[in-house]
Formats: sequence, structure tokens, C-alpha cells
Amino acid sequence: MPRKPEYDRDDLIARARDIFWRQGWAGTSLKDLERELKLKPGSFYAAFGSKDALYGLALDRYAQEGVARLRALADRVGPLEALKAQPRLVIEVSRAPAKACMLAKTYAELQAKDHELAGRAGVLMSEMKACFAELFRQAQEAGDIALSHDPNRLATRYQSDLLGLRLSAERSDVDAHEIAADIAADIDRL
Amino acid sequence: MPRKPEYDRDDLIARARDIFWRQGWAGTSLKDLERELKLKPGSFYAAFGSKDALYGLALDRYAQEGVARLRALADRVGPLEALKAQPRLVIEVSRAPAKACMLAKTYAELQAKDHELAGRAGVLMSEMKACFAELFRQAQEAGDIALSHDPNRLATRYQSDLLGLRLSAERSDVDAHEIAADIAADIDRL
DNA sequence: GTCTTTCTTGAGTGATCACTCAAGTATATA
DNA sequence: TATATACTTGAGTGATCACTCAAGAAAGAC
Repeated sequence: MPRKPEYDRDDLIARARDIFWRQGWAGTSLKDLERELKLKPGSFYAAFGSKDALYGLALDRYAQEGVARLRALADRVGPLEALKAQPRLVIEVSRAPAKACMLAKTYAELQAKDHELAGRAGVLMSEMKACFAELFRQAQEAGDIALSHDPNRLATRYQSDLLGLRLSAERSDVDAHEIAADIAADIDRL
Repeated sequence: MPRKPEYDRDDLIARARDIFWRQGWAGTSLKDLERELKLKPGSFYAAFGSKDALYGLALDRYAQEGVARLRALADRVGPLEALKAQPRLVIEVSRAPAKACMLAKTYAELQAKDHELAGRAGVLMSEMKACFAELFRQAQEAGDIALSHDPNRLATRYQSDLLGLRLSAERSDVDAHEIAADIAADIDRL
């Protein structure tokens, strides 16, 4: 009996993610969102409740797609090759709104104020790290990496390297492909 | 003939740097600054002109002290040992308001809006990178690092690693000392 | 067609933003 | 002591912030 909304909620979340990813939390005003999502304030708040709530949904979507993409890659080329390819891939996605990791940007921006979204970003980064560790462990099982290494430690370093790489990739005076190649080369030496 | 200001300008810039470093640009309001610097709006604007102008001074101070500290360290222990010690040192400074690099935080927060301060942070990061490259080159001259390596490439990777490390050091679920040790170990293998 | 339910619209809310400025106060020189 | 020259004070500026809500419009059920 009721009327249906004119928007595609999933599409709106994806578009909001791109805006937040690029401009950050404080850098994105409701005016920005209303313009880009073509939603008047009333519809916006009926659909999402608050700016923070939408940011949370966007953050979850970002992390979920990131993990899914890496897992799918590992299923295709195996864990070691996936870990080696990932650095190059994350800085080459040209349709992405930014090179830097949205989780890291969120954490860096909001952690000092103990914002709930910073906590959420931290949890999601931790899950991402666990995903890396699992792939390192699988690579060890496959005999590609010496068993003497601790997969959790490898994952921690690897994630740190990726965060640095992706931040560096935003800079015009840095050749991020060289860094990506060096990170991949490090994995080969394990 | 005139009255002297009651504040120490250098001290105010240092205090402002710490606030901006921790809370970011948008995350720091003039109310925050007025409270921490104990300056009423009139005095604040007479002294610094604008929030952005003070942020710029704070950024310059941050970068200048960072370079000076590393150069002093290199003079004491030599270029190779300085580069190896730096990762541990940057995450161990307990009186620092944050572990992450202020230049990186500024760049990440403001680059999307082409803010002048992001450009300034980028230039300062570039200067820092040049400082790293110089130390790598000196280490090669001293015979500590094989001449086959490009010092600029080493510096780029090293800086990227440091950015990742320092961001990781903000997280409670990460053992940053392990990462720092691994980065130092990488330098030994060159 | 009529009713019910939900969505859309957009002016308007108080709070906070960076910033201004006129009035008051203190100090070094004459 | 008188005067000139800053510095300090804090109420107040318009703009923008996230957000609200009442009224109008549209679509399924009957």
C-alpha cells in the first residue's frame, strides 16, 4: 500500500563511501551528501538517521569489499601470489576516489576524540590484518614461505607497509609503483 | 614605549603544534586553541592572523625539528645507525602528542580539498625524504650499503615504511616495536 | 475513485564555526 | 607625571554545521 523510495539504498551507500573516503569525516558536510546523493535533508534522515550512521555503513561496506576482493584473488592465484599482487592492485584501482586506505584515514582523523567511528575503523583494520595472517599461513602450508616466520607478525608488517604505500601513493613526488614492487620483493625473500 | 606581550610566541607555536598534531585541522577549533594557549580571540588574531597561519607555523616547526633531530642523531652514531634507530625512536617518544606523522595526517586530511596546508605538508615530506636519501648515500660512501642501490629509491621506501609504522603505532592491537625492528632489519640486509 | 501509508520537500532550528572590533589596561619613553 | 603605543578583553558578526518537522505528493489496497 505504501509508496516506494526513488533511490537505491545500496547505491547511495556506495556513493557516500566514495565521498567520505576522499574528503574524510569532518571534510564532508551534509550539503555535500545532499548534493551528491540527490537527497533532501528529510529523505536523508529518514533513510539513514544521521551522518555518522551513514559513515558507519560506508565504512563497513568498504572493509567488506576489500576483504572479499583479496579472498577472491587468493582463490584464483593462490595466497602467496595474492599477497604479492595486492600492493600493486590497491594503488592501481583508477576508479577509486583515493589511494589511501579509508579505514586508516578514519582512524587517524577521529581517534584522538575517541569517536565511535574510529573504534569501528580499528576493528575493521584488525579483521583485515587477520585476513592477511590467514593468507600468510596458507602460503606456509603450501611451502611458499618458511615455517620459521610467525604469520601474525608477517601480517602486521605487511599491513603497515600497505598503509604506508597507500598514503605515499597520494603524493605526486613519489613513485608508488617502486614501493609496491619492493614490498612484493620482500615477500619473495621470506 | 609600548607594552610587551605576556606570552612566549615560540612556546605558543609549540603548544599549538601539539594540539593540531593530535586533533587535526578540522578537529581543532578556535575555542580549543584559546583554552589551551590561554589567549582571547583578539590576542590570537593579533598574534597569528588566522587559524591556518598558526597551523602553517606549527607544521614548519614540526618538520624542522624532525629533520634537526635526525641529523643530530646521524652526527652522533653515523648515517646507517641513525636510519636503523629512527623507527624505534619515532614510536618511543612518549611525550609526543601522537605517534603518527603530523605531515602525513595533514596531507591525508586536506589534500582532497587542495588546501594550501596540504601542499605545504607535501613539500615538507619531500624535504624529509631528501634528508633520508642523503643519509642512505652517506651510508653507501661509508661502505655500509651496497652501491648498487639507488639512495632515492631506498629513501622513498623507507619513508613509506615509517609512515605505515607510525600510523600502526596508534593502534592498540599492533605491536609497533616488532614492525620497527623489522624495518631496521631490512636496512641491515641492504 | 478513495483511503492509507510512505516518501519527498525545503524552510527553519539552535549550536558552533572562524573571525572582528571597540573599549579597557598596562608599560616604556619624555 | 603625562602621553603614546601596544596588548588584552569579550561581546558580537555572519556563515555554516548537523538536524527537524509539517505539509504536500505519490502509489498500492480496496
